[in-house]
Amino acid sequence: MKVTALEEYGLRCMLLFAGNDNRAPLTLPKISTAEGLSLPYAGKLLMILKKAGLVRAVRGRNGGYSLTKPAHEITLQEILAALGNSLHGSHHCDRFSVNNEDCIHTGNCVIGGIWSTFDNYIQGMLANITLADIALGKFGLQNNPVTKP
Amino acid sequence: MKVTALEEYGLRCMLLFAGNDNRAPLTLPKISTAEGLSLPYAGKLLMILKKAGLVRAVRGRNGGYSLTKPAHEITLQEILAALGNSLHGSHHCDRFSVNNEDCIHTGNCVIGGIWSTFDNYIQGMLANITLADIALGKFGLQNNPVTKP
DNA sequence: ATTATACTATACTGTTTTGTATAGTATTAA
DNA sequence: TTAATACTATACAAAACAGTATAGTATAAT
Repeated sequence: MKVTALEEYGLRCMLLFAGNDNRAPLTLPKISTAEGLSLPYAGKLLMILKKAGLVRAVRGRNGGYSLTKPAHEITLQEILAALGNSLHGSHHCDRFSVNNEDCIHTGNCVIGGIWSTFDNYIQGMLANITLADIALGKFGLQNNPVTKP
Repeated sequence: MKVTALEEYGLRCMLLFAGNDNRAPLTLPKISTAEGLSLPYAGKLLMILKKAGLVRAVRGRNGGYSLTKPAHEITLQEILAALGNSLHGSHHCDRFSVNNEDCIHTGNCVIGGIWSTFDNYIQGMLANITLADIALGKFGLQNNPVTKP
């Protein structure tokens, strides 16, 4: 299981905004130096976040990027969904068919069940953590709630 | 967030064993046709599982692979740990330093906190699901146990 | 109007991941 | 002992991902 680069750096950029609430928009040069990213790469990230509706861009002098809603209304789920695919989606069987047209496990696939359960579990957690929570370090977890029916 | 190919196909192979408890060892040709994998690729997967101690190999005629312990004693956590890295480990900061020597967020990195919490959360879930559970579809989850201290 | 500043788009390169090809080595039934 | 069967190892090719380079377009202060 891997965190992709877009998810990592995209989340870092979002956190930059969380610490910048209600101030002047952040420019691409500022973002790129703050996060150690090249300017075009920062541009690519912010473009993704913009297309997802998490960020708004103002062009020209005195322009820059800012959040479209307050940090405490943005969930980690929204952010990660914008930056990459979920662990188990409709594309899953296409990815893992080893160059065949169809996955070999048509019909009752037990693998799909476990990933899907796993993914729901994770999404539930992500939906309950906001960008503001992360910026303030205000999140935690209880013990393993796995049940065996 | 992505499931890697090794994780997906490796888990599929392990499930093949779970449905084969106490019978003759599974040969590489059988595994490769059952899962639609090329023979050398199946070999690579089983080699990884063998090095992790999850599977034992017997060479020569009548040989093949079998589990080193019963399916109900093997957790999903062990299996995925053998097949890939965890979501947040010691290598995390190295991966995301954008070709610089050090990550730009030295010291109090709030990103590390969220991934680490997230990873612990996931590991806890994985440790409570066994290969036998998966094979029988016997697993589930409760509602989101996120706390905000 | 001009110019500096800022966002936008596309093409390109290197690295990692995926998966294959090929050539071995070991064991056992006959 | 021979041959069939099975595991093991290394090198290679293709695709996806990560990150850079370059060339624009838009806005507003002067």
